[in-house]
Amino acid sequence: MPSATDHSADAAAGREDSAATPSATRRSRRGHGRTTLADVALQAQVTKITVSRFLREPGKVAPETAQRIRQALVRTGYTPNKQAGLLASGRSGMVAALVPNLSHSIFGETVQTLSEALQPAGLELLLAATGYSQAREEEQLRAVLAWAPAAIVVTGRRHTAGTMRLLRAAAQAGTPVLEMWDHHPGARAPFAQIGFDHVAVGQALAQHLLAQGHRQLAYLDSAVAEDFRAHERGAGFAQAVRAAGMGLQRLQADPGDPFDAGRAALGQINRRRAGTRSPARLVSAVACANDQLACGLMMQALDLGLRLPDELSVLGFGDFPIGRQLRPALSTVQPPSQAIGQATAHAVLKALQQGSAPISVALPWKLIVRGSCGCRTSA
Amino acid sequence: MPSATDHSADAAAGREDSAATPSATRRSRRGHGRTTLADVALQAQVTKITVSRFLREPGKVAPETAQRIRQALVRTGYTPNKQAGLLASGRSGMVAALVPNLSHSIFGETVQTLSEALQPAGLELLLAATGYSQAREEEQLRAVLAWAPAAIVVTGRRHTAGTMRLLRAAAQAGTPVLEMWDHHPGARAPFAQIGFDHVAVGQALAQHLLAQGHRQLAYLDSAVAEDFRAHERGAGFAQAVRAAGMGLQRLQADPGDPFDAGRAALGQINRRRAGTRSPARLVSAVACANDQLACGLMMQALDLGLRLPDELSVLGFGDFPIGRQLRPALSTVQPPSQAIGQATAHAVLKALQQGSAPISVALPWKLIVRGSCGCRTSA
DNA sequence: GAATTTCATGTTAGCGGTAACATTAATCAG
DNA sequence: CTGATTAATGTTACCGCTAACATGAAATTC
Repeated sequence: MPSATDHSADAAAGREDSAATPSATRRSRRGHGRTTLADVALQAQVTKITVSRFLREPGKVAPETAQRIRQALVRTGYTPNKQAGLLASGRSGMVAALVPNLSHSIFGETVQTLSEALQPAGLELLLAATGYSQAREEEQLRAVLAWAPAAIVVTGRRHTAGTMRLLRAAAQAGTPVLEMWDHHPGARAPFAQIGFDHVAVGQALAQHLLAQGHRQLAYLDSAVAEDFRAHERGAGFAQAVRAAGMGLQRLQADPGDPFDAGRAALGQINRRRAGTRSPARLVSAVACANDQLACGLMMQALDLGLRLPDELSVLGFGDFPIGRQLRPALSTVQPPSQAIGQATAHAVLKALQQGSAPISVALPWKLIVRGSCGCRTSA
Repeated sequence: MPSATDHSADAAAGREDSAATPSATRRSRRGHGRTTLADVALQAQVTKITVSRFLREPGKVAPETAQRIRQALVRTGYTPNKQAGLLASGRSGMVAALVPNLSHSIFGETVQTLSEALQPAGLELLLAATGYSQAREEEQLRAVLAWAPAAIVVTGRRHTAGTMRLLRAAAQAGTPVLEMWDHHPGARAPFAQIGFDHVAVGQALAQHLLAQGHRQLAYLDSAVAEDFRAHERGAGFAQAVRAAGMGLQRLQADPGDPFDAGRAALGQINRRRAGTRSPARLVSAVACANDQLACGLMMQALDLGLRLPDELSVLGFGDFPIGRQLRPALSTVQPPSQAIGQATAHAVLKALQQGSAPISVALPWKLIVRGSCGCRTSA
């Protein structure tokens, strides 16, 4: 046991000028044995602040001193304590991010990119999953605020009143608040928005299908009640279909495995005639809230012997890897998952440097046309 | 602007007995405007410690005082500062977890479960992705140690020497260190292990196939060089096959999209004869390092018109949702992803309560036999 | 060569909380 | 009614680190 745990409170071993030490009568009740700056300082025969300086601005200490400190650091195996450092400096070192979930979802990529882009700036990502629940989001936000995050990133722009209150208070106190994955062009937003317009995506999907001659369309919505972005895409889709005077069937996925839900949904399509007033035509194209639903639906269709896309066109959302593997391959929307993470990190850093006004960034998504949708051929 | 930002440094408004305040001459250079315990205390006409006590042990303050404090908390909109609290109490409030990655992987579920199981205990999860790189793992560990985590969770048991040194130092300093997703039965491990034996999984896969009469087998390994667990499964598989005197072909997936890699791998199988000395038989069964490879391989096989499982049996690993959707459905191994998260959380809490010796938990995995593998029928 | 600036390091006072002990009033045993 | 508990709150001294200011020596200026 060399000097690693040599945590001698004050005793200025090796130095004589210890006027400041109140000597003896000290209750050494706290401290957990980890080496601290004081230990390093003792070894290097300087004071704490010099070591602290060396760590933050190495150029500001004399070369010989630096050398001694460097040795002392190695010998003691010092690990800084961010908790203490950040408390003292008033900074925070953390960015809080609230996302619906991580496993098997598009958010994983965004989070990973965000985390990686934040790290060079010395910012850690404090992650919390809301499970697509606004109530849980508020809870998690409360918990996360206790870390005094340097910035707060939430997913989407629909929150409970309590969440909004907290966010607004944070923003007023100077903490940047960013909403990602969504971008509402109209209303001037209270916070920065980094994402894209999901209504527009829905419209684009509908328009693509309408242009191909489809006249009876369906939207298969997510089973998750609070997946607002999926609902918005559905709303955009419906609007465009109605504007074109075509028939629309709106479907709701079953809860549970979305692949299974997609399979199950096929049974709903075509069975019911869509649009009461329109002639009794069958749905020839479905847009789905996500690729998993779309894949499930396609696989069921293929299993039943339907010819795709002739008898049914399918569109997804998310550009999950599996979509490319189906035959025909799934046409889908590629959201800027990574770009969102990147842009959010950028916006966070910018906002922290110069308290700029909420920046809004609309990022481009892409409609990827593969084999699963095509011109209507069947009546 | 009511009292939320009413951050009057000391001025004992409403009280006269302020003997402790050094009055005036105070440089209010620091502080970031957030309300602190002192603000609440002032409002409630008590001292900081009483408020602090109320927050931690509400039973220990008098009912009327509690009432006043409660009001003051609401009025000021107080949010505690964990940084400060934890520093003062010497606890940490964080558990660090290092995982290979999050997006589209089995670790997402483990992480989510772990996080949820830790929260009731007031522990936040500090997450870092290593990207399946040992070097990066060491970096991330260093960064994460600066938060003085209450416990450290790493994935797997293969680490760089530097990582091991850091982990051992942490363990010696009393910080529980846990390795998850792996469990090596033989050697007594330096740290707690919570997972399962991947070699055994490989053996079981081989044995299952051998029992079905397959005599030429292949293992399609992951393209990720540092996915040690996949390699171990391969080693177990190989061992069992050789022990049975049957032929083995070992394949390496191409880097990039694992579905594509799986498709590409099919071309390698059957083309080469496996095992130089064995009679020139063709491979009739493949075990894959993960479900994605397996699905890719299966889809390619189906596209080429092979009859599965008659002409080729396929096994995966991971039990990804997509596997159930293929026809035939993919036989695979269901790893205890969530159980690992749960058990790890449990072990962390237990170790924190009573500094118990490293607990090792071997969790059960399950071979899920679906349609993609069957008795050998072709020569 | 005295005054000024720069450089390197030190001193003091916190950041916002909490542990440990101290104090005071109220309750209790005998 | 007195001494011993108990209950409720307060005081002091930190946790480990850094901001701001202070100091003293060397380098620079005029």
